[in-house]
Order: sequence, then structure tokens, then C-alpha cells
Amino acid sequence: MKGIRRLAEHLDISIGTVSRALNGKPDVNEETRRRVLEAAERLGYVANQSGRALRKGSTGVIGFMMQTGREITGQGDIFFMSVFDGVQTVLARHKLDLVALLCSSEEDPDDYLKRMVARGFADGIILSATRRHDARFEFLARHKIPFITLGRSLTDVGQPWIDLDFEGMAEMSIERLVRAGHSRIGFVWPHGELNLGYVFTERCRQSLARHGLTLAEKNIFRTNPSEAGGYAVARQIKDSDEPPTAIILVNETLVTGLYRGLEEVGLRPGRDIAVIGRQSPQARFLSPSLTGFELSLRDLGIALAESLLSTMPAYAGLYPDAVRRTLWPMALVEGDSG
Amino acid sequence: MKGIRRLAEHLDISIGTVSRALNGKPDVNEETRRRVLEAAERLGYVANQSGRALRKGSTGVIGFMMQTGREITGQGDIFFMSVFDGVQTVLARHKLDLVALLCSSEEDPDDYLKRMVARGFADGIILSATRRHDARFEFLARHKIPFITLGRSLTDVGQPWIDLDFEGMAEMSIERLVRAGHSRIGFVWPHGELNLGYVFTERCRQSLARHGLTLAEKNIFRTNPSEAGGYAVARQIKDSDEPPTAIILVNETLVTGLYRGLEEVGLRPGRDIAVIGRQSPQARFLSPSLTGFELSLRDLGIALAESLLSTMPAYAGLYPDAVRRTLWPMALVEGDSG
DNA sequence: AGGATTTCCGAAAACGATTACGGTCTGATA
DNA sequence: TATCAGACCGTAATCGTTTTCGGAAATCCT
Repeated sequence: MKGIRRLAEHLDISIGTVSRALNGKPDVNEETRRRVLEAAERLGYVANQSGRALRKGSTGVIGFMMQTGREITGQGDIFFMSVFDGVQTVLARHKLDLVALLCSSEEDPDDYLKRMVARGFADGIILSATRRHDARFEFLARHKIPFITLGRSLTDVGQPWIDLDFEGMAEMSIERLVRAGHSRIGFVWPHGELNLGYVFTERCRQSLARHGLTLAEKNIFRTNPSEAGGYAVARQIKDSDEPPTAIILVNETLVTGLYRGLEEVGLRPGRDIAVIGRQSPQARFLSPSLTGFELSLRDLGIALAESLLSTMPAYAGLYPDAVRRTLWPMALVEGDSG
Repeated sequence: MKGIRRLAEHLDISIGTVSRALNGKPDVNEETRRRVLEAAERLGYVANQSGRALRKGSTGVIGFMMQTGREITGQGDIFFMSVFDGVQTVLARHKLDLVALLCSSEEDPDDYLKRMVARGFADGIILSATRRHDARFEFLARHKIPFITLGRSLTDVGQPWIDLDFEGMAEMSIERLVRAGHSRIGFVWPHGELNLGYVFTERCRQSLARHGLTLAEKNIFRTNPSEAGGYAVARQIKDSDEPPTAIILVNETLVTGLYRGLEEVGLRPGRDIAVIGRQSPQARFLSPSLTGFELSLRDLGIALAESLLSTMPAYAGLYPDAVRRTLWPMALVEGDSG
């Protein structure tokens, strides 16, 4: 005899009552409930997830989909771990668990998600690394799975999203650089497929145009979102016949590599070339100090979770102030690099 | 009508046959199987995980438990993502999925694991960040859940484990430093609870003793496994009345912070103080170049998965050469820092 | 006191798959 | 032709929960 049946037998009551007691249903005597709770604790009973999910049609699990292996996002462990932590503080309030849905670099993300959804793995999903065209949006919408995305896409289907404010970053960076007298401004576009590259590029172009400047195609440096990617850019800059006098990095991972690369080609950030990037734990220890944008990852996680929950029927109304389709502000921390 | 029933109805055969066809059971006509497979593909049918798991008693999921938030392990950047990738290449061969079991920093890891196990979440589990005394080992053993640990513990229960060869690292580092004439050698102990700190300390002590040297208590620098932790150490070194002439960092995240810290207090790695650490994507771009240990994270992941599978009855014998309880070698990459 | 409510609980039907078991059909053999 | 083996498939039990429904007992009301 296992599971709830064992517990029921032990207490000499029916399994129905045990279940009701455990799930906080109203029609159970408080004294009975106390006994059940106590016995469950003592015997270490925890409801079997499969049985429960099968009957309820929900799992009590929220999935955060991410891609392993190849550095797709250029976000490291620390980035996601911090966001997760925020997400979990919210989920814990509702006895929901967070698991990371790890899509292998060898599998197509769209297929992977389909599989997970069809299996009924999670009640709600958080998508990251959103692509310019991302079939996952439409798929989740069609299957009525509550979800939120960390990042936007052209294939938006009206779901909530939170995106880092790359437009604001572009705008403020350009403003600052132009004000400092720069006119040949470049930036690094590390993400082939990801939506943010397009967003960022477009806004840079606009901001420059407002000052009568244009974005030279050769000053858009395409590379990988990694240290090595940043490193490679330095050499490209050096080899350019008309190199930019300022460069913007949308991604935190690029920064250290670029710094090293610049050093090797004899360019010093802040003196020979202005550098504006993203703050990170590593960036704090760069020299010269980085001028870059920072944000609270934990708060971002909290916002993601609250926004997701507010779209789920079971938690409707609990978070009236949850953000919905919003740009997450980043603050400029001034350093010596630009 | 949903699920397998829909598929069966569509094909006008019984659900039993559909199930058998899908699961590759022998007693089904090949023509029938083909039709079923084709229809499943076309209708996008995927077996519901809850029903399947309930009946079979297994989930087809391997869990990798890790702790979010606070930087427990001090693994930076893409450490886990790379390990995951290796694990998945193996699991994919058996149609197993990997999910990360994310234990919040606010929850006790032992409790968290209990909950996940009782829920029947995963068929096998990979534990990381193993503590000196780790109740999870005993718990999993008692519940007969196949598991492997990335790291050892005093509370070993005979399960397979793979641990980075910190002993070898200690040994080789000390050898190298002593040979270079150092006698006041220090190291950083960033992990309060984790087992590796003890292992590393002990072996350092032994190696030093072999050369007639002792490890001064004040040359063990306790701090956090983070950039900031490394940074703080530099100042401690500066303020010491008898500072070490060489320092070893067991953790990759410490390196960049220490470098910056040393720079600020006017000490140059390789000239004023020898530094031996761990290689990482960031470390590649340090100057002076780091002398440190590196390893293939992807291969580590592969080994973890194969070893875990070989302990699971369902996959017994498939990986006769899988390692079991082994120290994972790290290679010293010589740089200018020590 | 007698009927109407409430309160609490047990019985049983789901949920969606897998699988043991037994039945039908085909073809072969004596 | 009668029998049998083997191939294939359908039926129904089963996994561990939740939840509906109805019934018994207690309480309330007039």
C-alpha cells in the first residue's frame, strides 16, 4: 500500500477526505484536517506528481526555456541564476516550482518546445532568447499555454513580455557619445537570429539620424556573443580604414574580450576609443572602468513571474500591478571608458 | 476526444495497438505501425507525460539539481550550460530529457530534493555543489533513486561520482611554485560548506609538508566565490605583515576580481606575486596571461550522463566503459602569471 | 417534534497512458 | 478437414490522485 491510500488507511479515513484535507478544501472538519496534516508530515507523504497532474490537468510547474551549449544569448550562468532567483521568490508563494527546460544545441527550439508542451510538462512557460521570427509564440498561443517572453519578436501574439530596454540604451548611448563629440559611432551586433539585434540597430540608426549622422555599414560589427567575439572586434576596428571613435556593446559577455583586444592593438578605452557596454559582475573589475548599463536581474525575475501569473486563470487578479509588455529600464553607470 | 484515444479513433484501431506501435513493442504489424507513426506525426501527437509516468512509474526525465541566486558554486559564465550540453548529447540517444531542478536560495536543498523525489519528478538525478556533509546522498540512496554527484562528500553512499581533480591541481600547483622558489604559498578558500574546500586544503598541506613547508593559517583566504571575493583577497594580501609570494585560486570566478584587486594595490601577477587559477572564457583575456587549469566541460557532461545511465537498470550494460567514482583531470595551461 | 439545512465524509468516476490477457484470424501441418 | 501455432489486435485493469455526488449525522428552525 502506497501513497495517499497508505495515509488514509493509517488514519482510518477515506482517501477522498485525505485529499481534501491536504488540498485545503473547505468541507473537511478542522480536527480531521489537523490529523491528516500531522500524519502526512510524520510519514513524509508528498502527493505523487503524475497522478495529481493527470487528474488535475496541471502540474504546478513553471518552465523557463533556455538553450544550452553554444552561446546563444551570451548570457552566462550568473545572469540566469539571478533571474531565476527572482522568479522563484514569487512562485514559492503559490507552491509552484520552477524548472529550466534545457533545449540542447542539437535540437530545434521549436520542436523542443512542442514536445514539452504536448507532454504537459508545465502550467506556464517563460521564453528567453526570442528570435526575430519565433514560431514558439504562435504555438503556445494556439495551445493556450500561459506564457511570457523575455524579449520581443515580430511574431508577437499579444502575450505579455518584458524586454530589456535596448532602445533606451541605444538612445542614451548615442546621445552621450554625440554630445562628447563623436560622429563615427559603431556597435557590435552579436546575435544573428535574436530579435534584440534588429531593435538595437534600428534605434541607433534613428538616434544618429536625429543628429544628422548616419550609421556606416562597416561600423556594424557582427560577431559571436562571447569573450572571443569581443576580442575579434578589436582587430576589426584596428584594421578598418576609417575606424569608429566610439563603440557600443549590447551584450555583457563581449566586454572583457573587447577590452583585451583593444589593449593588444594599442587602443585604450576612454582615451583612444569610447566604449559603452553592459555592466556585470566581471565588468566591475575592468580597467579603465566601464561605462555601461546595469539592471537588477532579481527584480526582473520577480516581474516576469508576476506578469506570467497574472495571465493564468488560477491566479487572476492576484497581481493587479504586474507589468505587461514593458521595457525594462537599465541605468547608465558612468565609468572612464566612454 | 483527446490524446491516444483520438489517434486510435482516427485510425480506427484500439488504443492498445496505438500504444504498442508507438512504443516499439514487437506484437504489432509493421504496416500498422507505419500508419500509426505517420498519423502521430501528422496530428502532432505526443504521449501525455502524466499518464505515461503514472502507469510506467518512470518519467523519462533526468534532473540536474542546482542552486539559484547566491553564487554558491562560483561557476561563472557558461560552466553549467556547457556541462548540460554534454549531458544532453548522451541523454538524447535514449529519448531522455534533461531539466534543471532549481533550488531557490531561500529553500533548504535537502527539503527541495525530498519534494522533487516524492513527486516522482525524475528517473535519475545529478547533484552538484556537494557539501562536506550532504544529507541528499543518503536520502537518494534510501529511496533507490539512481543518481550521480558532481563532487564528493563525506556522506558518500557508494554512488558514482565525478569530481574535478582538485587534489591533482593542488599537488601540481605546489610543485610548480616550490620549484620556482616560493615558500610562502597561500590559497583562497571560497566555499564554506562545499566539500572541495576541505579536499583542496588538505592536499595543499600535504604537498607543502613534503617540501618541509607549512601552510600558514593566515595564508588561507576565506571569501566568497565571486569576482568581489577575489577582489577582497588582494587587499588582504596587501595588508598582511608577511604576505604570500604565490596564491592559488580553486575557483574560476575569483580570478578576474583578484587581478583587478592586485592591480590596485600595485602587485603584478607573475612579477610580484605568482597566481595559479582556473581557466575560463574570461580568463583567456587577462593580462598578464593566467597560469591555470582547464578542462572540457562538455566531456565532463558526457561522462556524467553515461555514468548515471549505467547505474540505471533500464540502461544497464550500455556503457560498460563509463567511469565510476573518478577524478576528472584538469590540464595546466601555462601563462605568465605564475 | 418534524422538516430543512449544514457539515462532513465515503464511494466511485474520471484523468491518459501502458500492458497482461485472451480472442480471432491466417496459414501450415498431419 | 481438423488441429495447432503464431501473428496481431482489442478489452480491461491499472497507476495515484482529485473531485463530484449523494448520504448520514448533526444542527437549526418553526
